[in-house]
Amino acid sequence: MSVKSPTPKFAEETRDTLIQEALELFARHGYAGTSIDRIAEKVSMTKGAVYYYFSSKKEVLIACYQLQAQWVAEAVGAVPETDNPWDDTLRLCDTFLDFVVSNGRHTMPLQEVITFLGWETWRDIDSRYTMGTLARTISRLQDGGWLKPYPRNLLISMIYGVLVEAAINLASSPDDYTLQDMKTLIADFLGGMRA
Amino acid sequence: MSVKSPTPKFAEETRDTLIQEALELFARHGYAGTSIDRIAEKVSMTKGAVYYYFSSKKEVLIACYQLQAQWVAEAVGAVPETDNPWDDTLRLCDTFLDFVVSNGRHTMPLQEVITFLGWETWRDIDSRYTMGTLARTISRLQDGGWLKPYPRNLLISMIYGVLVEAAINLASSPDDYTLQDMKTLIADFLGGMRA
DNA sequence: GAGAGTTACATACCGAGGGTATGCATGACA
DNA sequence: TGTCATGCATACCCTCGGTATGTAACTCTC
Repeated sequence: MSVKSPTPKFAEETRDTLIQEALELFARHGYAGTSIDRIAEKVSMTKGAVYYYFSSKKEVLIACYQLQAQWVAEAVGAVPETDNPWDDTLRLCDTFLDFVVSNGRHTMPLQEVITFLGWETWRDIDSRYTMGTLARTISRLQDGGWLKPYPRNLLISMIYGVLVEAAINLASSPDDYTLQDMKTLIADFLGGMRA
Repeated sequence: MSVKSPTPKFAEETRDTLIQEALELFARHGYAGTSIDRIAEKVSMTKGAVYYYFSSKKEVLIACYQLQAQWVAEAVGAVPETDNPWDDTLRLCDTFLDFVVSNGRHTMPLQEVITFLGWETWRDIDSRYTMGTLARTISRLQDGGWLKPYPRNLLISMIYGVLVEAAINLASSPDDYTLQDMKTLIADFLGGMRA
Protein backbone atom coordinates (compact mmCIF):
# COMPACT_ATOMS: atom_id res chain seq x y z
CA MET A 1 0.00 0.00 0.00
CA SER A 2 3.12 2.17 -0.08
CA VAL A 3 2.97 5.45 1.84
CA LYS A 4 -0.41 7.00 2.27
CA SER A 5 -1.34 10.63 2.33
CA PRO A 6 -3.32 11.01 5.55
CA THR A 7 -5.97 13.44 4.47
CA PRO A 8 -8.66 14.20 7.00
CA LYS A 9 -11.08 12.16 4.90
CA PHE A 10 -11.62 8.56 5.91
CA ALA A 11 -9.72 6.16 3.68
CA GLU A 12 -12.71 4.31 2.35
CA GLU A 13 -10.78 2.96 -0.57
CA THR A 14 -8.35 1.11 1.67
CA ARG A 15 -11.22 -0.19 3.74
CA ASP A 16 -13.05 -1.48 0.68
CA THR A 17 -9.93 -3.22 -0.54
CA LEU A 18 -9.52 -4.82 2.85
CA ILE A 19 -13.09 -6.14 2.76
CA GLN A 20 -12.76 -7.57 -0.73
CA GLU A 21 -9.48 -9.35 0.00
CA ALA A 22 -10.73 -10.63 3.33
CA LEU A 23 -13.86 -12.00 1.70
CA GLU A 24 -11.78 -13.89 -0.80
CA LEU A 25 -9.69 -15.43 1.98
CA PHE A 26 -12.75 -16.29 4.06
CA ALA A 27 -14.36 -17.92 1.04
CA ARG A 28 -11.30 -19.98 0.26
CA HIS A 29 -9.96 -20.91 3.69
CA GLY A 30 -12.89 -20.34 6.01
CA TYR A 31 -13.25 -17.88 8.86
CA ALA A 32 -11.27 -19.83 11.44
CA GLY A 33 -8.65 -20.66 8.84
CA THR A 34 -7.97 -17.03 8.01
CA SER A 35 -5.93 -14.96 10.44
CA ILE A 36 -5.93 -11.20 10.66
CA ASP A 37 -2.22 -11.29 9.96
CA ARG A 38 -2.87 -13.08 6.70
CA ILE A 39 -5.52 -10.59 5.64
CA ALA A 40 -3.13 -7.75 6.43
CA GLU A 41 -0.33 -9.45 4.54
CA LYS A 42 -2.50 -9.77 1.45
CA VAL A 43 -2.97 -6.02 1.29
CA SER A 44 0.66 -5.38 2.24
CA MET A 45 -0.19 -3.99 5.62
CA THR A 46 0.10 -5.10 9.23
CA LYS A 47 -2.40 -6.24 11.79
CA GLY A 48 -2.48 -2.82 13.38
CA ALA A 49 -3.86 -1.34 10.19
CA VAL A 50 -6.71 -3.85 10.11
CA TYR A 51 -7.60 -3.00 13.68
CA TYR A 52 -7.60 0.64 12.73
CA TYR A 53 -10.52 -0.03 10.41
CA PHE A 54 -12.27 -2.81 12.34
CA SER A 55 -12.66 -3.29 16.05
CA SER A 56 -12.57 -7.07 15.88
CA LYS A 57 -12.31 -10.02 13.51
CA LYS A 58 -16.06 -10.45 13.77
CA GLU A 59 -16.53 -6.91 12.44
CA VAL A 60 -14.46 -7.87 9.41
CA LEU A 61 -16.72 -10.85 8.84
CA ILE A 62 -19.81 -8.66 9.13
CA ALA A 63 -18.48 -6.23 6.53
CA CYS A 64 -17.56 -9.10 4.21
CA TYR A 65 -20.96 -10.69 4.52
CA GLN A 66 -22.70 -7.40 3.88
CA LEU A 67 -20.79 -7.12 0.64
CA GLN A 68 -21.65 -10.68 -0.31
CA ALA A 69 -25.31 -10.21 0.61
CA GLN A 70 -25.37 -7.11 -1.53
CA TRP A 71 -24.17 -9.07 -4.56
CA VAL A 72 -26.87 -11.68 -4.09
CA ALA A 73 -29.52 -9.07 -3.48
CA GLU A 74 -28.57 -7.26 -6.68
CA ALA A 75 -28.93 -10.43 -8.72
CA VAL A 76 -32.21 -11.37 -7.08
CA GLY A 77 -33.51 -7.82 -7.16
CA ALA A 78 -33.00 -7.67 -10.92
CA VAL A 79 -35.81 -10.17 -11.45
CA PRO A 80 -38.64 -8.20 -13.04
CA GLU A 81 -42.00 -8.07 -11.35
CA THR A 82 -45.00 -9.22 -13.35
CA ASP A 83 -48.66 -9.43 -12.45
CA ASN A 84 -48.23 -13.08 -11.52
CA PRO A 85 -46.59 -13.25 -8.08
CA TRP A 86 -46.35 -17.02 -8.23
CA ASP A 87 -44.18 -17.03 -11.31
CA ASP A 88 -42.19 -14.13 -9.88
CA THR A 89 -41.42 -16.15 -6.79
CA LEU A 90 -40.29 -19.15 -8.82
CA ARG A 91 -38.03 -16.98 -10.93
CA LEU A 92 -36.61 -15.40 -7.80
CA CYS A 93 -35.73 -18.85 -6.46
CA ASP A 94 -34.17 -19.89 -9.76
CA THR A 95 -32.14 -16.70 -9.93
CA PHE A 96 -30.87 -17.20 -6.42
CA LEU A 97 -29.74 -20.75 -7.21
CA ASP A 98 -28.13 -19.66 -10.47
CA PHE A 99 -26.16 -16.99 -8.71
CA VAL A 100 -24.99 -19.18 -5.84
CA VAL A 101 -23.97 -22.01 -8.14
CA SER A 102 -21.96 -19.81 -10.46
CA ASN A 103 -20.39 -17.70 -7.69
CA GLY A 104 -19.94 -20.36 -5.04
CA ARG A 105 -16.16 -20.22 -5.17
CA HIS A 106 -16.07 -16.55 -4.29
CA THR A 107 -18.62 -16.53 -1.51
CA MET A 108 -18.64 -17.74 2.07
CA PRO A 109 -20.83 -20.69 3.01
CA LEU A 110 -23.90 -19.41 4.83
CA GLN A 111 -23.60 -22.07 7.52
CA GLU A 112 -20.28 -20.68 8.53
CA VAL A 113 -21.47 -17.11 8.59
CA ILE A 114 -24.44 -18.05 10.75
CA THR A 115 -22.25 -19.94 13.18
CA PHE A 116 -19.69 -17.23 13.71
CA LEU A 117 -22.02 -14.26 13.62
CA GLY A 118 -24.81 -15.93 15.51
CA TRP A 119 -28.26 -16.48 14.13
CA GLU A 120 -29.71 -13.14 15.22
CA THR A 121 -26.93 -11.02 13.77
CA TRP A 122 -27.04 -12.94 10.52
CA ARG A 123 -30.80 -12.57 10.23
CA ASP A 124 -30.54 -8.91 11.05
CA ILE A 125 -28.12 -8.33 8.17
CA ASP A 126 -29.83 -10.59 5.69
CA SER A 127 -33.24 -9.08 6.25
CA ARG A 128 -31.91 -5.94 4.58
CA TYR A 129 -30.79 -7.85 1.48
CA THR A 130 -31.88 -11.16 -0.06
CA MET A 131 -34.28 -12.07 2.69
CA GLY A 132 -35.93 -8.69 2.40
CA THR A 133 -36.58 -9.19 -1.29
CA LEU A 134 -37.90 -12.66 -0.63
CA ALA A 135 -40.13 -11.35 2.14
CA ARG A 136 -41.78 -8.87 -0.23
CA THR A 137 -42.50 -11.56 -2.77
CA ILE A 138 -43.93 -13.87 -0.13
CA SER A 139 -46.07 -11.07 1.21
CA ARG A 140 -47.50 -10.59 -2.26
CA LEU A 141 -48.35 -14.28 -2.38
CA GLN A 142 -49.99 -14.23 1.02
CA ASP A 143 -51.92 -11.02 0.39
CA GLY A 144 -53.14 -12.43 -2.92
CA GLY A 145 -54.37 -15.58 -1.21
CA TRP A 146 -52.04 -17.89 -3.09
CA LEU A 147 -50.77 -19.68 -0.01
CA LYS A 148 -52.18 -21.72 2.83
CA PRO A 149 -52.39 -19.68 6.04
CA TYR A 150 -48.95 -20.09 7.58
CA PRO A 151 -47.35 -17.56 9.91
CA ARG A 152 -45.44 -15.18 7.67
CA ASN A 153 -42.11 -15.46 9.47
CA LEU A 154 -42.29 -19.22 9.25
CA LEU A 155 -42.76 -19.01 5.50
CA ILE A 156 -39.90 -16.61 4.98
CA SER A 157 -37.52 -18.54 7.21
CA MET A 158 -38.26 -21.92 5.72
CA ILE A 159 -38.39 -20.92 2.07
CA TYR A 160 -35.13 -19.07 2.41
CA GLY A 161 -33.79 -21.96 4.45
CA VAL A 162 -34.64 -24.39 1.71
CA LEU A 163 -32.91 -22.19 -0.84
CA VAL A 164 -29.82 -22.01 1.33
CA GLU A 165 -29.91 -25.75 1.86
CA ALA A 166 -30.25 -26.29 -1.87
CA ALA A 167 -27.28 -24.04 -2.50
CA ILE A 168 -25.14 -25.92 0.00
CA ASN A 169 -26.10 -29.25 -1.49
CA LEU A 170 -25.40 -28.11 -5.02
CA ALA A 171 -22.01 -26.83 -3.96
CA SER A 172 -20.89 -29.76 -1.88
CA SER A 173 -22.43 -32.92 -3.24
CA PRO A 174 -21.24 -35.01 -6.16
CA ASP A 175 -23.26 -34.51 -9.26
CA ASP A 176 -25.80 -37.28 -9.12
CA TYR A 177 -28.39 -34.60 -9.68
CA THR A 178 -28.48 -31.34 -11.58
CA LEU A 179 -29.36 -27.73 -11.00
CA GLN A 180 -32.51 -28.32 -13.00
CA ASP A 181 -33.52 -31.22 -10.73
CA MET A 182 -33.13 -28.91 -7.78
CA LYS A 183 -35.21 -26.17 -9.36
CA THR A 184 -37.97 -28.66 -10.07
CA LEU A 185 -37.94 -29.79 -6.47
CA ILE A 186 -38.08 -26.23 -5.18
CA ALA A 187 -41.04 -25.53 -7.44
CA ASP A 188 -42.84 -28.61 -6.13
CA PHE A 189 -42.00 -27.59 -2.59
CA LEU A 190 -43.71 -24.28 -3.14
CA GLY A 191 -46.54 -26.06 -4.89
CA GLY A 192 -47.20 -28.03 -1.73
CA MET A 193 -47.94 -24.83 0.15
CA ARG A 194 -50.29 -23.43 -2.44
CA ALA A 195 -53.84 -22.79 -1.32
CA MET B 1 -10.62 -39.22 38.64
CA SER B 2 -8.27 -40.18 41.54
CA VAL B 3 -5.64 -42.80 40.85
CA LYS B 4 -6.40 -45.25 38.11
CA SER B 5 -5.38 -48.86 37.81
CA PRO B 6 -3.68 -49.08 34.42
CA THR B 7 -4.94 -52.41 33.22
CA PRO B 8 -3.92 -53.42 29.70
CA LYS B 9 -7.52 -52.87 28.68
CA PHE B 10 -8.33 -49.50 27.16
CA ALA B 11 -10.04 -47.26 29.65
CA GLU B 12 -13.29 -46.98 27.76
CA GLU B 13 -15.15 -45.79 30.79
CA THR B 14 -12.95 -42.72 31.15
CA ARG B 15 -13.24 -42.05 27.46
CA ASP B 16 -17.04 -42.25 27.56
CA THR B 17 -17.15 -39.89 30.51
CA LEU B 18 -14.95 -37.47 28.62
CA ILE B 19 -17.27 -37.54 25.62
CA GLN B 20 -20.39 -36.97 27.70
CA GLU B 21 -18.93 -34.05 29.62
CA ALA B 22 -17.44 -32.51 26.49
CA LEU B 23 -20.79 -32.75 24.72
CA GLU B 24 -22.45 -30.92 27.58
CA LEU B 25 -19.88 -28.13 27.40
CA PHE B 26 -20.09 -27.89 23.61
CA ALA B 27 -23.87 -27.71 23.82
CA ARG B 28 -23.78 -24.98 26.44
CA HIS B 29 -20.82 -22.84 25.36
CA GLY B 30 -20.21 -23.82 21.76
CA TYR B 31 -17.21 -25.47 20.18
CA ALA B 32 -14.98 -22.42 19.98
CA GLY B 33 -16.06 -21.37 23.45
CA THR B 34 -14.97 -24.62 25.05
CA SER B 35 -11.27 -25.21 25.60
CA ILE B 36 -9.60 -28.57 26.03
CA ASP B 37 -8.39 -27.36 29.40
CA ARG B 38 -11.95 -26.76 30.49
CA ILE B 39 -13.08 -30.19 29.36
CA ALA B 40 -10.18 -31.74 31.24
CA GLU B 41 -10.97 -29.69 34.31
CA LYS B 42 -14.56 -30.90 34.31
CA VAL B 43 -13.45 -34.51 34.60
CA SER B 44 -10.69 -33.58 37.07
CA MET B 45 -7.91 -34.30 34.65
CA THR B 46 -5.41 -32.31 32.63
CA LYS B 47 -5.06 -31.55 28.96
CA GLY B 48 -2.49 -34.30 28.51
CA ALA B 49 -5.08 -36.89 29.48
CA VAL B 50 -7.54 -35.65 26.87
CA TYR B 51 -4.85 -35.86 24.22
CA TYR B 52 -4.14 -39.38 25.32
CA TYR B 53 -7.65 -40.36 24.22
CA PHE B 54 -8.09 -37.98 21.28
CA SER B 55 -5.59 -36.80 18.75
CA SER B 56 -7.17 -33.37 18.33
CA LYS B 57 -10.04 -31.19 19.45
CA LYS B 58 -11.84 -32.03 16.23
CA GLU B 59 -11.71 -35.71 17.15
CA VAL B 60 -13.44 -34.86 20.42
CA LEU B 61 -16.16 -33.07 18.49
CA ILE B 62 -16.58 -36.06 16.18
CA ALA B 63 -17.00 -38.41 19.11
CA CYS B 64 -19.49 -36.05 20.74
CA TYR B 65 -21.54 -35.70 17.60
CA GLN B 66 -21.59 -39.46 17.08
CA LEU B 67 -23.08 -39.81 20.53
CA GLN B 68 -25.63 -37.10 19.81
CA ALA B 69 -26.51 -38.59 16.43
CA GLN B 70 -27.00 -41.94 18.12
CA TRP B 71 -29.55 -40.42 20.49
CA VAL B 72 -31.52 -38.93 17.61
CA ALA B 73 -31.32 -42.11 15.59
CA GLU B 74 -32.64 -44.11 18.51
CA ALA B 75 -35.63 -41.83 18.87
CA VAL B 76 -36.33 -41.80 15.15
CA GLY B 77 -35.69 -45.52 14.80
CA ALA B 78 -38.30 -46.25 17.45
CA VAL B 79 -41.08 -45.10 15.11
CA PRO B 80 -43.01 -48.25 14.21
CA GLU B 81 -43.31 -49.28 10.60
CA THR B 82 -46.81 -49.73 9.21
CA ASP B 83 -48.04 -50.71 5.77
CA ASN B 84 -48.42 -47.04 4.87
CA PRO B 85 -44.96 -45.63 4.09
CA TRP B 86 -46.34 -42.13 3.64
CA ASP B 87 -47.69 -41.93 7.16
CA ASP B 88 -44.51 -43.54 8.43
CA THR B 89 -42.43 -40.82 6.83
CA LEU B 90 -44.57 -38.07 8.33
CA ARG B 91 -44.29 -39.63 11.77
CA LEU B 92 -40.56 -39.90 11.33
CA CYS B 93 -40.34 -36.20 10.58
CA ASP B 94 -42.54 -35.32 13.53
CA THR B 95 -40.50 -37.50 15.85
CA PHE B 96 -37.29 -35.88 14.69
CA LEU B 97 -38.65 -32.41 15.37
CA ASP B 98 -40.07 -33.44 18.74
CA PHE B 99 -36.72 -34.80 19.80
CA VAL B 100 -34.73 -31.81 18.67
CA VAL B 101 -37.08 -29.34 20.31
CA SER B 102 -37.22 -31.13 23.65
CA ASN B 103 -33.51 -31.93 23.80
CA GLY B 104 -32.17 -28.74 22.32
CA ARG B 105 -30.50 -27.66 25.55
CA HIS B 106 -28.37 -30.78 25.73
CA THR B 107 -27.37 -31.06 22.10
CA MET B 108 -25.05 -29.09 19.85
CA PRO B 109 -26.56 -26.90 17.14
CA LEU B 110 -26.27 -28.71 13.85
CA GLN B 111 -25.00 -25.65 12.01
CA GLU B 112 -22.06 -25.45 14.35
CA VAL B 113 -21.17 -29.10 13.90
CA ILE B 114 -21.39 -28.71 10.14
CA THR B 115 -19.12 -25.69 10.19
CA PHE B 116 -16.37 -27.13 12.36
CA LEU B 117 -16.43 -30.66 10.99
CA GLY B 118 -16.98 -29.62 7.42
CA TRP B 119 -19.99 -30.60 5.35
CA GLU B 120 -18.54 -33.83 4.03
CA THR B 121 -17.44 -35.18 7.40
CA TRP B 122 -20.75 -34.27 8.93
CA ARG B 123 -22.68 -35.97 6.15
CA ASP B 124 -20.45 -39.01 6.42
CA ILE B 125 -21.25 -39.43 10.10
CA ASP B 126 -24.91 -38.63 9.78
CA SER B 127 -25.49 -41.10 6.97
CA ARG B 128 -24.87 -43.85 9.48
CA TYR B 129 -27.50 -42.54 11.89
CA THR B 130 -30.60 -40.41 11.33
CA MET B 131 -30.02 -39.92 7.66
CA GLY B 132 -29.72 -43.66 7.17
CA THR B 133 -33.11 -44.23 8.75
CA LEU B 134 -34.61 -41.48 6.64
CA ALA B 135 -33.05 -42.96 3.51
CA ARG B 136 -34.78 -46.29 4.09
CA THR B 137 -38.16 -44.63 4.50
CA ILE B 138 -37.68 -42.58 1.37
CA SER B 139 -36.64 -45.65 -0.56
CA ARG B 140 -39.90 -47.29 0.46
CA LEU B 141 -41.79 -44.26 -0.85
CA GLN B 142 -39.93 -44.28 -4.14
CA ASP B 143 -40.21 -48.01 -4.65
CA GLY B 144 -43.91 -47.83 -3.89
CA GLY B 145 -44.35 -45.11 -6.49
CA TRP B 146 -45.54 -42.49 -4.02
CA LEU B 147 -43.17 -39.81 -5.21
CA LYS B 148 -42.40 -37.94 -8.39
CA PRO B 149 -39.26 -39.26 -10.08
CA TYR B 150 -36.49 -37.30 -8.38
CA PRO B 151 -32.91 -38.56 -8.04
CA ARG B 152 -32.84 -40.45 -4.78
CA ASN B 153 -29.87 -38.62 -3.29
CA LEU B 154 -31.51 -35.31 -4.00
CA LEU B 155 -34.60 -36.40 -2.12
CA ILE B 156 -32.69 -37.64 0.88
CA SER B 157 -30.45 -34.58 1.04
CA MET B 158 -33.23 -32.07 0.72
CA ILE B 159 -35.78 -33.71 2.98
CA TYR B 160 -33.18 -34.13 5.68
CA GLY B 161 -31.94 -30.64 4.96
CA VAL B 162 -35.41 -29.24 5.48
CA LEU B 163 -35.71 -31.09 8.76
CA VAL B 164 -32.35 -29.73 9.91
CA GLU B 165 -33.37 -26.26 8.81
CA ALA B 166 -36.63 -26.60 10.69
CA ALA B 167 -34.77 -27.70 13.79
CA ILE B 168 -32.40 -24.76 13.60
CA ASN B 169 -35.26 -22.32 13.13
CA LEU B 170 -37.26 -23.77 15.99
CA ALA B 171 -34.22 -23.50 18.23
CA SER B 172 -33.09 -20.02 17.26
CA SER B 173 -36.10 -17.95 16.32
CA PRO B 174 -38.52 -16.17 18.56
CA ASP B 175 -41.79 -17.98 18.87
CA ASP B 176 -44.04 -16.29 16.39
CA TYR B 177 -44.85 -19.79 15.16
CA THR B 178 -45.24 -23.13 16.85
CA LEU B 179 -43.92 -26.65 16.51
CA GLN B 180 -47.30 -27.63 15.11
CA ASP B 181 -47.06 -24.94 12.42
CA MET B 182 -43.71 -26.36 11.43
CA LYS B 183 -45.01 -29.92 11.27
CA THR B 184 -47.86 -28.81 9.03
CA LEU B 185 -45.44 -27.06 6.71
CA ILE B 186 -43.19 -30.13 6.52
CA ALA B 187 -46.18 -32.28 5.69
CA ASP B 188 -47.21 -29.90 2.91
CA PHE B 189 -43.64 -29.83 1.67
CA LEU B 190 -43.71 -33.60 1.30
CA GLY B 191 -47.16 -33.36 -0.22
CA GLY B 192 -45.75 -31.23 -3.00
CA MET B 193 -43.47 -34.06 -4.06
CA ARG B 194 -46.19 -36.69 -4.08
CA ALA B 195 -46.87 -38.37 -7.41
C1' DG C 1 5.94 29.16 9.78
C1' DA C 2 5.91 26.81 14.00
C1' DG C 3 3.49 24.32 16.99
C1' DA C 4 -0.95 21.49 17.72
C1' DG C 5 -4.03 18.10 16.32
C1' DT C 6 -5.64 14.41 13.23
C1' DT C 7 -5.03 10.53 10.15
C1' DA C 8 -3.20 6.16 8.72
C1' DC C 9 -0.69 3.23 9.59
C1' DA C 10 3.66 0.08 12.00
C1' DT C 11 5.81 -2.13 16.04
C1' DA C 12 5.87 -4.55 20.14
C1' DC C 13 3.72 -6.97 23.33
C1' DC C 14 0.15 -9.91 26.15
C1' DG C 15 -2.71 -13.88 27.11
C1' DA C 16 -5.58 -17.69 25.74
C1' DG C 17 -5.65 -21.90 23.75
C1' DG C 18 -4.38 -25.96 20.54
C1' DG C 19 -0.91 -29.15 20.34
C1' DT C 20 3.59 -31.74 21.65
C1' DA C 21 7.40 -33.81 24.20
C1' DT C 22 8.48 -35.96 28.11
C1' DG C 23 8.31 -37.78 32.75
C1' DC C 24 6.44 -41.09 35.85
C1' DA C 25 3.69 -44.13 38.83
C1' DT C 26 1.14 -48.38 38.49
C1' DG C 27 0.14 -52.86 37.49
C1' DA C 28 0.80 -57.08 34.23
C1' DC C 29 3.88 -60.33 32.71
C1' DA C 30 8.09 -62.90 32.03
C1' DT D 1 12.63 -58.93 40.03
C1' DG D 2 13.37 -56.57 35.91
C1' DT D 3 10.75 -55.15 31.76
C1' DC D 4 7.12 -53.16 29.41
C1' DA D 5 2.73 -51.03 28.23
C1' DT D 6 -0.89 -48.19 30.26
C1' DG D 7 -2.88 -43.88 32.04
C1' DC D 8 -2.16 -40.09 33.12
C1' DA D 9 0.53 -35.14 34.70
C1' DT D 10 3.92 -31.39 33.78
C1' DA D 11 6.16 -28.21 31.10
C1' DC D 12 6.73 -26.14 27.11
C1' DC D 13 6.04 -24.11 22.12
C1' DC D 14 3.49 -21.57 18.70
C1' DT D 15 -0.31 -19.42 16.56
C1' DC D 16 -3.52 -15.90 16.77
C1' DG D 17 -6.92 -12.38 18.55
C1' DG D 18 -6.46 -8.17 20.68
C1' DT D 19 -4.19 -3.87 22.79
C1' DA D 20 -1.00 -0.15 23.76
C1' DT D 21 2.02 2.81 21.91
C1' DG D 22 4.97 5.10 18.55
C1' DT D 23 5.30 7.90 14.49
C1' DA D 24 5.45 9.97 9.78
C1' DA D 25 2.61 12.72 6.90
C1' DC D 26 -0.69 16.20 6.37
C1' DT D 27 -3.93 20.13 7.79
C1' DC D 28 -5.24 23.92 10.40
C1' DT D 29 -4.59 27.80 13.29
C1' DC D 30 -2.45 31.90 15.26
